[in-house]
Amino acid sequence: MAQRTYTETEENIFEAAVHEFACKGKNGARLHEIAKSAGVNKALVHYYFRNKELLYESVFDFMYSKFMRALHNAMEGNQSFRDLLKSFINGYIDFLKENEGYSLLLQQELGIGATTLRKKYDEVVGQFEEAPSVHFMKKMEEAQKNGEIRDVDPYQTFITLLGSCIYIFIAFPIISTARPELADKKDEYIESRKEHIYDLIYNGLKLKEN
Amino acid sequence: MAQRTYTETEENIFEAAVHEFACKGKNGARLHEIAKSAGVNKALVHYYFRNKELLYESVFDFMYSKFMRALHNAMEGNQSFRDLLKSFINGYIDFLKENEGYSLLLQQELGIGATTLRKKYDEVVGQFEEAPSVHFMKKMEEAQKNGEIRDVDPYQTFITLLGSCIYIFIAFPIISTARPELADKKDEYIESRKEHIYDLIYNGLKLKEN
DNA sequence: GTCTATATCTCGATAGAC
DNA sequence: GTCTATCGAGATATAGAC
Repeated sequence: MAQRTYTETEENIFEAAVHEFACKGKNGARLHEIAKSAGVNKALVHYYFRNKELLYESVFDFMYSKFMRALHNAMEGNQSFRDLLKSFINGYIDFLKENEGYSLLLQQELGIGATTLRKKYDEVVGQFEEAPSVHFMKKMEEAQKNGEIRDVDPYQTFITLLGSCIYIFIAFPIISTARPELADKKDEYIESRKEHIYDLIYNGLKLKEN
Repeated sequence: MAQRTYTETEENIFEAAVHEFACKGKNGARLHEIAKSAGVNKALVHYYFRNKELLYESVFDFMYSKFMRALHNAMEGNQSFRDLLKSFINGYIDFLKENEGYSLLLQQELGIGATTLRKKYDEVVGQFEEAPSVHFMKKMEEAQKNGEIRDVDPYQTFITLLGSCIYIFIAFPIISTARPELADKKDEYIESRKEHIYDLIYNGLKLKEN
């Protein structure tokens, strides 16, 4: 359900739920807190969303669709592999910055077994003709045929790329504990990751002869 | 507390707790389930560990110490930067493979705000003269001065390295949903990440002139 | 649609027998 | 040290008035 047609109250509850589930996870989230920050009574949450499970599924579905769309948009247009790599990194990191809740939500969903993810996967991914990973791989294979880059496994590279981008969001609590000087420069530091990741990975792929 | 001196029953409870907390997270874990899989009564869990919070802290502390020791060991000896990179990747991935619970536990701890981590951080890291990240950075700076590798920020590289290694463990539920053919080749695929990560990152750092 | 009141349940924790 | 029984907090969920 990428498109929501909610009444104002419903929308308030939904937004509050996104926040609560993202901060505390599926198990830690409290319907009481969701109702409170939506400015309504607990019973209304049930009125609109029936129960906690279904509310969580709606929230997860929405965020996951939004995320897939962001990845898709980041790779739009018929770019060179080099530009695709750059705009993918920028788009992915920008999305995570603007939707910090998403990485937390996903992280926790994965941590508890990903049952909701598996349930929603086909429905969400089915909205797109081509998965982001597939598009990335095609472009990378083209660049390999062109002789622009080395013969490195495209899917492995895609995984490395995702991990390189998302890790700072997942691990920031450790990183800021280990290096307190970064704690109040979070945004800046995250921004600086874009160039670093592009530089390291593109150089890692580039043919040495060039 | 890296060293435990537990009675057999205590040990059973602790092992069951590691498993339960790793699979379901701090909030999702049930003392009832821990007692059941340890083969004892619920009350005994309280007898030995007082309450859920303290049990969780013990489990986290133990796993985190074990993890830090593994990283430390992976970087032992006076190796060249190139060998250090290789043995760090191998050591880190091997640890995660043998302790799948760890990445889940840490992932969830981070997801819920990392309060326990922050509480235990100094105590755990204080056991070592030099943090793994510091050692890595020193070696990398040496290699930069030697002219072996390019002038890339060492800490950024360290973060990219960690993310590249751990992501497959965190995201396997998505990856195996997106590519079902990998679902039953998990171990093999994880093993193949070692070489890929080393190759991509080392090439990314290497001077083009070489 | 929104509220109050309350039922129901799950789970962590304790008391006390053996 | 281990168990049975039970308490009590806190959370989800529902009934029913307005």
